[in-house]
Amino acid sequence: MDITVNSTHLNSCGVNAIMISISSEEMPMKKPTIKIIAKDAGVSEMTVSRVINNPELVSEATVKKVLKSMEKYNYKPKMIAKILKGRKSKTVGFLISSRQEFYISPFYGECIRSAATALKDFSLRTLSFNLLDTLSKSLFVDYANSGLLDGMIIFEGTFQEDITEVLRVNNIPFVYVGETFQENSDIVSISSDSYEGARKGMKYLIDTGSKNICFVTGTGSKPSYIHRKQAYLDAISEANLEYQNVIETERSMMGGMLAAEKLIKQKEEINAVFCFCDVIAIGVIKRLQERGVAIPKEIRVLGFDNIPFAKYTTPALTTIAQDTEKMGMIAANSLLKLMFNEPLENTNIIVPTELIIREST
Amino acid sequence: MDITVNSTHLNSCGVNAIMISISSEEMPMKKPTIKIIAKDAGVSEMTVSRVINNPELVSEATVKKVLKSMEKYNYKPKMIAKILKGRKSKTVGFLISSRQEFYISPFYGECIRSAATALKDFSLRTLSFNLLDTLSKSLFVDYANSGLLDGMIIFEGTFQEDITEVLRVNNIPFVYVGETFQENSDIVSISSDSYEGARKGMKYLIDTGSKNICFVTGTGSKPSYIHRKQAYLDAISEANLEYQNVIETERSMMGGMLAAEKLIKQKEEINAVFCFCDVIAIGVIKRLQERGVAIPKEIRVLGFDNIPFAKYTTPALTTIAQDTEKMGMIAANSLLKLMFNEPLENTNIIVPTELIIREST
DNA sequence: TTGTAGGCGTTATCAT
DNA sequence: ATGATAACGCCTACAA
Repeated sequence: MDITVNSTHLNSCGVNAIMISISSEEMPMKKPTIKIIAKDAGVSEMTVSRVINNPELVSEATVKKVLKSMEKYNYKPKMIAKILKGRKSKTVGFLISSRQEFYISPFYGECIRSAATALKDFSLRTLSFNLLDTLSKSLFVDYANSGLLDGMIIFEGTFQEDITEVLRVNNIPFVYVGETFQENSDIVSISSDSYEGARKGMKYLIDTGSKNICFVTGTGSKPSYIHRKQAYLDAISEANLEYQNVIETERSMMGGMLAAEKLIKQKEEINAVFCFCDVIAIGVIKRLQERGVAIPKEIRVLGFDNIPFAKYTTPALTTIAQDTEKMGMIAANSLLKLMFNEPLENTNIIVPTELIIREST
Repeated sequence: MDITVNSTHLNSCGVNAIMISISSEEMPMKKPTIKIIAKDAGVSEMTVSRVINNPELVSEATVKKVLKSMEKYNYKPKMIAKILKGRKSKTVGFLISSRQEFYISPFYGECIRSAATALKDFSLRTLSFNLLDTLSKSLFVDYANSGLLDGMIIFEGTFQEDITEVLRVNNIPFVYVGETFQENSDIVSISSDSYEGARKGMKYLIDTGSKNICFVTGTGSKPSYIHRKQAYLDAISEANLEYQNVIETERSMMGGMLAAEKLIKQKEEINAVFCFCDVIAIGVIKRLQERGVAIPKEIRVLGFDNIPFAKYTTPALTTIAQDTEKMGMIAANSLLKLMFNEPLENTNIIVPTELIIREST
């Protein structure tokens, strides 16, 4: 236990007024600041700051001394003080919206992971905000306004004007993943080639003998919905098929179950079901099977996405794979260019898809 | 467009040197600070601050005036400046670790959601850090050291001494979800009753006729592994069964596939497989089916967790459900007590499980 | 190579 | 009811 005696001034009686402050290990040690370290190492705060940020400007002996003090106090600089002073946070945020059945759609999981990996090479850290939680949005806004975010990757389903406004006001570059913005070329977007992918899937179904094909899609009017539906319609028209049937449902496994109820009523005439996404397809298959429909013997089912679970359904799901890993990487690299003011050749990047034939067709 | 003319000084020729600064709407407006608002509203910065934080201390007229200026400039206070000054962030962090096949284990998704919902009632916002990303850990540490985190919920699989140390140093209360810490009662933990759950599952298998039961578990020595395995062994021993077989594998669908390879070699003698978790069970079922084993006719499969997918496998998975929603709620409420210095009756909370019988057994 | 002064944007404290 | 001042912890700019 140390006792520090601070002699102050003589009082009127000529007696020393003494202040005693006691510091011991039992006392909860206050978090060390740069000031403490500076004092302990016998240098100025600036020198400590230099040791942290530009050690090459400081003599070796001093560096060693300061490092020792930092170690001793287990000193960690406060990031927010740096940021308040105008430094970068070296952080990229992800905006996602979790669906009911998953905290994060299994589809975007891979995309997020590959983007984070690419960003890591530039020492950029990543953070996810879930926009389905209203308060999380307020957190995102606070962070953006505070300089805690150097860049943003916005995932499909989370585009909102007020959000891009916040980003613009704060000069935070962002890219959008999952849908295309052909009309709006200021926005950099990375998306799959929905139309071509869906055409590929439909061609396969038709070429292998299916004539009466249903399309089960989500509700809404995003480009991916429009493009896949158009591909479905075009394929039918070009093949001169007569049957055509679009069913809208919630984009979830449960939504697929519900859609399947409608399909069952006309199961005799249907050969195949093309689903907007694997998650819907999984629900469709399940309910169809529950109602005694053999997949693919009686009805073939085709998905879209190739989520990790797709190969574990029974029968394993035939699907049109989005190259989520590639999309994540491209998203990260595009964002990096934006952040470092490098030119971007293309603001509207379309990634090809691949038909993966498994057992459900 | 405004033009401001600053007359400065007369030069040697007696001619006015003039500086013209142009400000227009096209110029990117600097982000407003409290100082700007104060000036615009004709009050002190403190008054603006009061309007934001304690409007009841300010006269109605002034409030109105200040609000108008804030609106006019679209002013948003910088959170980090408040925090530097010692204010709370009103944020709770989640520590998770994503598995290969899902960005977030589907099991914890529900838990996270219900915790976030409970926290919302106290205006606490939530944020997730993925510890499988090494840089995300550094971000977490920075945030913790900066006062950006008022509390933490640590999910199973992410317990690390250095992390709890960071939290302790910064006086950030935390609770742990997913594993129990019976030996260490300083740590508040919420977990399922693994032993009882596994016993329930084993009893069901045995009561319904299975004699030769395998246990497929993950690698590691966490309490849940130990408890479920012990339950398996105890059940077998108490029922005087002879067959006993524990297979360790990676805790993933792929791990389940691999384990199934070993099971196939002895498929004639096995009646049932009890899996540590649904994710493994899904892989086991898939590979067994691929090898022509009928589930549950030849081999019955029992999972643990009841993840959202469990009811969508074919056959639908019989499993021991963890009440993730309840766990999330309890975790949130326990953390709230810690944060508000309220007494906590129990530091080691065990949540009961429920056997859900579907088709795989 | 090192140190001093001042400020980032906010609020606590004290004064009016 | 409102304002002046200092401080939170760090870094930029300049000076020595």
